[in-house]
Amino acid sequence: MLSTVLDLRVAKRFALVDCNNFYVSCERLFKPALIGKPVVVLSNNDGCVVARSQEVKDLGIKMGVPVFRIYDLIKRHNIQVYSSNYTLYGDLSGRVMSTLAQFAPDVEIYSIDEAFIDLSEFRYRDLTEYGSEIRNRVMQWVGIPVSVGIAPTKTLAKLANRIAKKSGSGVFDLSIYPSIDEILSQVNVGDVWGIGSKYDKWLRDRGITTALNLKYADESLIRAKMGIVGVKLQMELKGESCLAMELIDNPKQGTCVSRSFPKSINELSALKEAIAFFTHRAAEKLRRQKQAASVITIFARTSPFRDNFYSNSATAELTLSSNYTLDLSRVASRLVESIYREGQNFKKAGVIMTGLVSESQIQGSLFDINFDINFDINNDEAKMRSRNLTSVMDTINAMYGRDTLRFASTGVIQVWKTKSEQRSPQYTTCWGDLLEVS
DNA sequence: TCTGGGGTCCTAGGACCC
DNA sequence: TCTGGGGTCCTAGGACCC
Repeated sequence: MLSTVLDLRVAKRFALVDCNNFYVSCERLFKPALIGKPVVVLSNNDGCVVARSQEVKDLGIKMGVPVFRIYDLIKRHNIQVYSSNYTLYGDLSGRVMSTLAQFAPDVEIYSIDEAFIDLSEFRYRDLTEYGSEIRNRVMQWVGIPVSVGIAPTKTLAKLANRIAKKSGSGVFDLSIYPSIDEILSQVNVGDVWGIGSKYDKWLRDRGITTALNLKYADESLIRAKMGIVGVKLQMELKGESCLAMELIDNPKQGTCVSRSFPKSINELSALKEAIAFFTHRAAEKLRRQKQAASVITIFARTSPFRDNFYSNSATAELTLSSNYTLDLSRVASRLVESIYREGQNFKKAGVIMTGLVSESQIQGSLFDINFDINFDINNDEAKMRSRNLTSVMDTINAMYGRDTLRFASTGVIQVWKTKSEQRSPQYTTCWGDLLEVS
């Protein structure tokens, strides 16, 4: 019994499976001519680089650089440029994840291109070999290259994955490596999972420059600055697992829809249209997640890269939680005037829905209408109509494509609409974009 | 000229209550 | 008016992630 308890405590094994250059790999899958060529994928709005092929990384182009700064490099090296195509990436991600699910019962989908797998029960096997099997099968079934890092904690599995990416085999098991400290001494502290730019600077200023330094740094110092998160991080580096697998698909705490505008907006009417559109999208998301919101926040700001930065937000609470576009827009549009300032060049805006509840828990739902003592026929009929209209719109939009039907308040000219000039077709999810084989 | 979007968690401090 | 400790809840802000 005691040994079982000890086993549970010490003998964890986590694998972190990470897709290599995921968005680029997705583009290459349907355009093999891109293999071996330098490729980048841009953010929404075609603003920044969010994915790079190895060839591009080798050119020294950093993650997140604004594309206008590398125009000359793009030309000189004939870099292939793509707008991001999240529909395609989301679909391929799903295929990767369901392939992983065949290797262990517990898979935590951490992001669109990463998953943790609990391999503790396989710890007496050769996990390097098991990792290779995972890698090969994902490649064979989905066509996406992945790397596998294995270690006794999630934080170390992240590091193991970085090493796996650099190694030829694409798999690295840190738990059998003779000297973990030797590896940690070669990792910059800022490359540790959980250390961002602010903590990186703070730690460096105190002589803590490597993962090894952090592992053995004074706990009270770390706790004072980083709180419990920092202490757990140190323990994870020491091989003691503090971050468990998160398997339950937790309902979202909030849902946000925001965009930067290709050209700044200064008219109230345009800002209203943009907010109406974001609210429309957010309501769609909520309905898809089977959730409803009770609090709406809207925000707008000017460019943080210009002088006289202006940013404002406003929040309102709904009397009843809702996920219907009309209910939510009414509240959102009322808020716009309170954050608008004449003469400001708004560069970004958005809506945030919080206070989310499950759709089934909405109080005073449709079914209560008949039992409501204060039954107000006009009001409730209007609500009914709004609800019926929404579900008809959802159905039609699902059949004929997004925004076939939308509310006029979301704008006709849509000056705020984002750019996406180099988007690849939706090969896997749209009949019209299916690849033809001749 | 041109700089992403969508999330999470933790903490400190204030409001409020008994 | 002065005088208290202790608890909860909420919010804003700061950090992080991909």
